[in-house]
Amino acid sequence: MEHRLRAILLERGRDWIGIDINSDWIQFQPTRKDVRGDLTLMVFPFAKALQCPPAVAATKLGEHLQREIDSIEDFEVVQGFLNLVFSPQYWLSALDEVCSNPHFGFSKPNSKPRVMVEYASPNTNKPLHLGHLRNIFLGYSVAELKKADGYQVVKTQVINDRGIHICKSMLAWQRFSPLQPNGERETPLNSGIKGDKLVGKYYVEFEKHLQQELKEVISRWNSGDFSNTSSASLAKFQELSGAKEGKDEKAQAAIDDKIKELAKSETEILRAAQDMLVRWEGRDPETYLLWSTMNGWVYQGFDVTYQRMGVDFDKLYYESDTFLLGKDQVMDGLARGVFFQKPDGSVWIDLSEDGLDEKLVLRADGTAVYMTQDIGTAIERFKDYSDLSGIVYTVGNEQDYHFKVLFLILEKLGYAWAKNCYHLSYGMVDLPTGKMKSREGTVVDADDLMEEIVVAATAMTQERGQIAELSEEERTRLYENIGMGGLKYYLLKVDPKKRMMFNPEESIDLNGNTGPFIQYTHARINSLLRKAGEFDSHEPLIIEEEETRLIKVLHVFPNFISEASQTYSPAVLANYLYELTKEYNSFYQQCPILNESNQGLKASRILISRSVANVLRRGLLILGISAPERM
RNA sequence: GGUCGUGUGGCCUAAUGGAUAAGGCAUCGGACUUCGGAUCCGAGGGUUGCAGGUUCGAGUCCUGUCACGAUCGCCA
Repeated sequence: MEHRLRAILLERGRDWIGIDINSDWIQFQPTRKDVRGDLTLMVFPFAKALQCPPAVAATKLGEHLQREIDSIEDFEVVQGFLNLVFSPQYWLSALDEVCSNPHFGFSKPNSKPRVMVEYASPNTNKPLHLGHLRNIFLGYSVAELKKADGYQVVKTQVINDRGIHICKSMLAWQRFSPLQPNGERETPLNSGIKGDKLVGKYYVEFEKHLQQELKEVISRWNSGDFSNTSSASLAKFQELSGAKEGKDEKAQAAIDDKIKELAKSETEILRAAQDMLVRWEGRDPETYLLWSTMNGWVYQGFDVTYQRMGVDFDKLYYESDTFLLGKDQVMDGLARGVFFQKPDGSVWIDLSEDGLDEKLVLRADGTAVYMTQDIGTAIERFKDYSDLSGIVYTVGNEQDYHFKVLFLILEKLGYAWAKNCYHLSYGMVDLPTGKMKSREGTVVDADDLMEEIVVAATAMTQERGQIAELSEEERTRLYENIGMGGLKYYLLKVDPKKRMMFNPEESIDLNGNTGPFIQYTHARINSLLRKAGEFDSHEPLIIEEEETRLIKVLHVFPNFISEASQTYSPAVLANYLYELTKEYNSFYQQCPILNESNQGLKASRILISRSVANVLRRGLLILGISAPERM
């Protein structure tokens, strides 16, 4: 309708008001609920151009539009706003459009280019936590949004499976895991511990031992014992402790931290881990076997978590495969003058013209840094998928700078697709008790949280749900759907880029703006539709004001899908679904549906109910939330 | 210090530069002998951090300022 109005205004403008209409002037918005009308045209720009009061311009435009377009039944002018009133016929045809198309709101599948969505970049020595949940639900949902919007989507995950941190877990496991009578060490199988948790446990174990040894080294140094200390460290220590003289407490503490860093390099356990990394990079068979075995445990653990989360991936990338990529690109870029080399051999890019600093892209010893790898991986992906048009990276906002630089570098290397790469940056999830810190044990574990929330949903559903007809298995699935629905909705309803507070009590709450609230409404409509059976009226449909209000909300579903997709924001969709739910509940409360005696009205109310249920179900699915038929 | 992000009732969240800033939680008061009360209706609660500017019109854009956070590694 807006398109049509716009076209007519542009075409007939000169005839109607004497001057050509600039398309920028034409701004529509839905009419406020408290005034009469369906669509509002802002007339301030017209009034300005015509040098007349807004109301005069509005009246003139309104009269012409009403004469020209049948669907416009009436119009009202309030200040600078022209409120157009559409005819019932218009809304009836809108209703028909909504319910006759099972894919209403979605674009034609695969009608748009292929995009890759990366989410979840887990570390193999840390179990997934609350932060990952936001990341993964967000990425999954954006992928689904893009699909609904007609894109072809590849969901991918990068696994950080190499580096010194992995060696720490491996080493600690070798040294500290209890030896079984049969000579085995602790495994997920013989201990019953989930694989990722087991490996994570040894990572923590390593840190404990490291801290212990650190204390010993420092106290030795303080007592003047420098055996087993390199001369470089000794000199540095003497310099640092000398610098403490006469400083205030804060400065002394800062120096103590530096001493701690220094002492780390003198611990046996960290050296052993570093040795192990060297052996791994040299493909030492024993180390490699241990590495792949322990990573295997982690993946099995992750799979369990991902399954419960209800997410999946089309393609996996492992850093152990990709960490060498990118060097060729850097050398190539160096030859082409995109990068420059410092005397020590390290390679940099100068981004000062773009308001950024110089950034290292290759170490002096020729090894890759994070950036090198990301350059290589991006290019590799476009080779893997020849029709790929862009990549969405779901990564926390602490890496805003990194991605800004990455995209800039790719652009300077001459890749046109760089402008289609998007960093889906999201804010940190805080706890009421403060920041999550793994060292202080204040991390909320993903598995624990999901379990807790499903338990809460179970209790609530057993108390209030209508589940008598469900089998035990169906009930279990239902509790899961409600709990996970609540959790996902809670994390997705806020603007991704906003930092958010995770309030455990609130997240379990099922009233107000929550997932279960929407699920409940959906289930209730389904109950209604079951009772309606195959009701089929031959009377013409009738709609009144209450119906029209709902049709209006239903009718804009496509706009929200497209806006949410373009802004990479599931929150936009979540808020729309909530709005629709509230509107329907209000309608439900005040209008009889099955008990309505007027057959035409009854028929339209049933149709509307069915359409609302459909939109809710398909919308929730994009958020990764399933909509139960009963609950 | 530089750069980026965020400041909206007690708490949390919303608002393509448009009308009287919209909801949720919490608080208080109401509504089924009718389709599922995990519902609905109502009340109180705000000069959108602060100060300027642009505009017919600013929570939104610009400048300054304050607060909080992130980032500024040959870590990933």
